[in-house]
Amino acid sequence: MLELRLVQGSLLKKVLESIKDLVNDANFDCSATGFSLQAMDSSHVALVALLLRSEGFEHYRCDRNISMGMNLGNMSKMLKCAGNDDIITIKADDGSDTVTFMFESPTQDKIADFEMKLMDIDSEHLGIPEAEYHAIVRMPSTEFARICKDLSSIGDSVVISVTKEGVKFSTRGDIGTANIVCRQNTTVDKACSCHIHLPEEATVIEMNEPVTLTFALRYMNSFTKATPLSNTVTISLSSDLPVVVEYKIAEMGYVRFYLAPKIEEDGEEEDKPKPLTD
Amino acid sequence: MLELRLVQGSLLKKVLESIKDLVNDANFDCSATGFSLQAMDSSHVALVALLLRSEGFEHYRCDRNISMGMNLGNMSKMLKCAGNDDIITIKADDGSDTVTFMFESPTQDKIADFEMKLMDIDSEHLGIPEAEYHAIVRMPSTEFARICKDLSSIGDSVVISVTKEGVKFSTRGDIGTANIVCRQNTTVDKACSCHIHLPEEATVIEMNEPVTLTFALRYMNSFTKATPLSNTVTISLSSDLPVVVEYKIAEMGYVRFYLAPKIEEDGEEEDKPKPLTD
DNA sequence: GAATATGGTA
DNA sequence: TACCATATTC
Repeated sequence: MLELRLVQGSLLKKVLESIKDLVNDANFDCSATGFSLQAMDSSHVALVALLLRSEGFEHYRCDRNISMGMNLGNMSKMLKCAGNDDIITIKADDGSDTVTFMFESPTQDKIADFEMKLMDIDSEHLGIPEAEYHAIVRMPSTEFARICKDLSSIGDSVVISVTKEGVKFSTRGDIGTANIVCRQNTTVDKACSCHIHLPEEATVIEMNEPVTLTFALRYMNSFTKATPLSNTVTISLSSDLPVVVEYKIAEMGYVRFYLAPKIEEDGEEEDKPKPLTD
Repeated sequence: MLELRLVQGSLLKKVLESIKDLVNDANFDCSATGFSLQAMDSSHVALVALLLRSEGFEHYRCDRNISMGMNLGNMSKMLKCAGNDDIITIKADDGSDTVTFMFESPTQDKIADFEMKLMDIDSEHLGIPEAEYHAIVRMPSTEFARICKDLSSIGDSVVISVTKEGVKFSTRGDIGTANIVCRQNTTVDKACSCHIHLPEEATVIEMNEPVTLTFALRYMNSFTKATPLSNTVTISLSSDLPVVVEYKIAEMGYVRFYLAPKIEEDGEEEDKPKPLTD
């Protein structure tokens, strides 16, 4: 028996909007710890990891560990039927091949239940080691989204370079080149007093050593679908490690996207990024 | 000679937006009583009835009963040229094969007249008997629209069940099933005082006996195009009678949509709904 | 935050 | 042509 009651249902709606374009089908894993998902994107280049900790739910009952295979497109269709203020409850009976989403309007005047068929999905659950990163950039999520969108109108790849001074996003395409530098914000104090820059709106860099890596903008732009989940995004970079783009979900967990860097080809267009798994 | 002056011209614009998708050509009937229309949709499954009473016009002159055949698409094109605050006057000379729409801007700075050719349309004017309905549901029109839209992302038909407790909208499709229950709002008093539920925002059910009927969502979604006309919608149901979905037009009349229920096929997909006329 | 208006897509 | 998604306004 599984019953997870999430008061801020819009979170789940946003989570699905953020990952459904990347992943078609995935197993949601439910345990006493929380509700989580790990899945490769359809082209096996990027990886999504979601965690919603049990503490974030108003009510969390999960009698035994269970893995529920869902088509994220269909799940998203159903969640779109929930109002943004609705309380969402996820229910599944033991051994059932369906999951039920229940939506309660804030006033309780409208109660909806949507039942969806589960699927069998075989997924390799990768253990993702906690790595030490050369550099971690935290910046406003909307700003990162804007940068990825802007750059992708010029080129296909983004070169991200981090130094103590700031982070530089560069691209190159047929029509020209572009470089966007976000300076580490050193004026947080002043910012607060003039009510323009809240700390969340600053770019903050934690750096052990400078790092420069190249990524496919196509995936970066997919990741930024998670922007509504958090005001800030964290980008963790190390040479030869997949980048981690993380959106924290308030009080509950995170959505993390992993993407392998492009190998610097001095030659030309090799459009296939390196898969995360060989 | 016909001359109807409607101060709130946006009403006529909205009326046309609400019916032009359903009906291509129709006769507008003009008499001392008012300006009305009755027409089957192009597939002869649904029926639209419009009434704008003469009292609702600032000036209403209709010397003799007249029936004017119009292409609603073209009429809508012309009405789109009226500003939302414009005063609209409909004019026709006796024996003329054209109608003129005159638009006056609130400031009288801009006066437009659009002349449209009339058409000959033979239409059977059905007498619609005033029936006693098993159940009449009144609910916020936006909520009804939302429900029809949500359900149509899951299935093609909606089963509407009314009991004293509330009204249930259900559907079933390839990806699963959905049930949305709107409880009759019994707490209108409390609601008013806490400023959340205005009476208009409550679901109210008048029921003589429980009723369960099935309808094609495609038509229901067409009907909800009339949502901008009224904050509330009234759904009148009886077994084996067409449902009536009514949007009242303030001070003037209504737009009503009639749709025959689907016959419960225990077998499979019979996509053709029963026509209202045989 | 909600509703509406507009533009793009299917 | 109709629907959806976004952008803008209240």
